Amino acid sequence: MMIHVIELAILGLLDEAPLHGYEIRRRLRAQLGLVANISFGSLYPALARLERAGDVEVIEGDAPADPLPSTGSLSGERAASRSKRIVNGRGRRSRKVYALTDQGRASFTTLLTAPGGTDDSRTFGLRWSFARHLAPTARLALLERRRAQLVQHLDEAAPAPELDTYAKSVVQHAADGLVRDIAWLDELIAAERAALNGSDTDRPAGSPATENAPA
Amino acid sequence: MMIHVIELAILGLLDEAPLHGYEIRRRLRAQLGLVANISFGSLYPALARLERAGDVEVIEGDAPADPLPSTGSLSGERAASRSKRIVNGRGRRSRKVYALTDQGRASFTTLLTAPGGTDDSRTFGLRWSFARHLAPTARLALLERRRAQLVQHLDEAAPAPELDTYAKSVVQHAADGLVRDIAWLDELIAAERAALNGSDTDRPAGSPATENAPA
DNA sequence: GTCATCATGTAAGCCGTTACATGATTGC
DNA sequence: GCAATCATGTAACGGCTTACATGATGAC
Repeated sequence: MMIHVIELAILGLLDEAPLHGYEIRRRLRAQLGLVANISFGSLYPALARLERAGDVEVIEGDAPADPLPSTGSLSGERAASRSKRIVNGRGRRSRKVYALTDQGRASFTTLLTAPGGTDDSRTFGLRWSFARHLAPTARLALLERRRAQLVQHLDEAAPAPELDTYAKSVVQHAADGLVRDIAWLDELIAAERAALNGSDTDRPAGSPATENAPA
Repeated sequence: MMIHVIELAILGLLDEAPLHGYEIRRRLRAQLGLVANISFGSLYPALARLERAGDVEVIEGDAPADPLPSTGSLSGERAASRSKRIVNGRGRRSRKVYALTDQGRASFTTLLTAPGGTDDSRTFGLRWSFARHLAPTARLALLERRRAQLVQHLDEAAPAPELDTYAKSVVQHAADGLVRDIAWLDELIAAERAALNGSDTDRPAGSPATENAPA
């Protein structure tokens, strides 16, 4: 049930196309480098967890060196497997290509919407990156939840009593950052609301599921 | 040798006045709430570590049940210490007031200047909060080190290829944040340089250790 | 007499990292 | 043959949080 930012990222990427671990990391770094940056030590165990949980499955990966080579001619098999591999255009080491299962797609949506405990900036950033998978109302709910958090965070910061110049500058800068984040969220909220209203009058006819209310 | 953000914070606070654990946390939350926010589960073990290392010492706290009560009349001492406590105006539970040792003061300066591995935003924020304890050149070095890091971080972020609106907005916002942080550092650097130049002509005479070059 | 607050501490656990171990393939 | 890159995984540890255990004291 844990939130596991990593798993959210993995499911999100796999929702577009099946990928192997190495490539998942590559894309995360290339595309969301400023938002999410994970290491192999987290990635592979996470993939294993997701597979055990039934959220993803291995759909490809050219025979990973049979652990039980029946009887004889070990070196023969070895030689054969080494001579030619070329599986996916280029033959690297046997790679395990993972794909989302139907359950995984469901889990992803759940994770994305879920009230899931800690809603820190990393989690939010990742969630918002995948916001296109959410219903418009769910998007708005997410934004407003985050906004409320930041506002509270800002309120809790006392106006700094007797700090020296240096400490004050740090606190002030942090506060400015919060204000800026809130302003950003306000923009996003406005845009989402506009889109919602626009589609109310403008929309052709095809929106089957309007999802539940944003509280 | 570990960096231990917490220990830096503790040493920094104790450098101003001796305090007990509870109060250390209270001040950190009140003053640097946006920068540092630690829990008791981290604080007390950290204090214990620092005491073992000889960086801090207990200077007050009404007889915490002598581990070696010489010989007799144990219950007598106990009763005496329980009957009336009132130590610091208000008598709460026996509190252990910690103070920096000379070694602790040295450790603090080391931690503050040290190239110490991870220089994330939290560490930097805390260091800068205590920047008044640094020599002007060390302050400049700290700022420029941090700036270089942020610039590198920003460079590593590719201009985002084929992301959708939502993902792009997150990445862009993160990048904007970086740019803003760099601009902030630039202000601080300018201010420090101005102060340095000013004091070059203006300074009385008393700066014994000019520290090493900022490279 | 019991509740809130002040005060100190321990234990368990989470989430992530670095470092290590292994191995295939390509290019020099 | 050797290094670099691609690829997967394990082990150890680090830092921090939550939850728990304990206890004093003042206020109601």
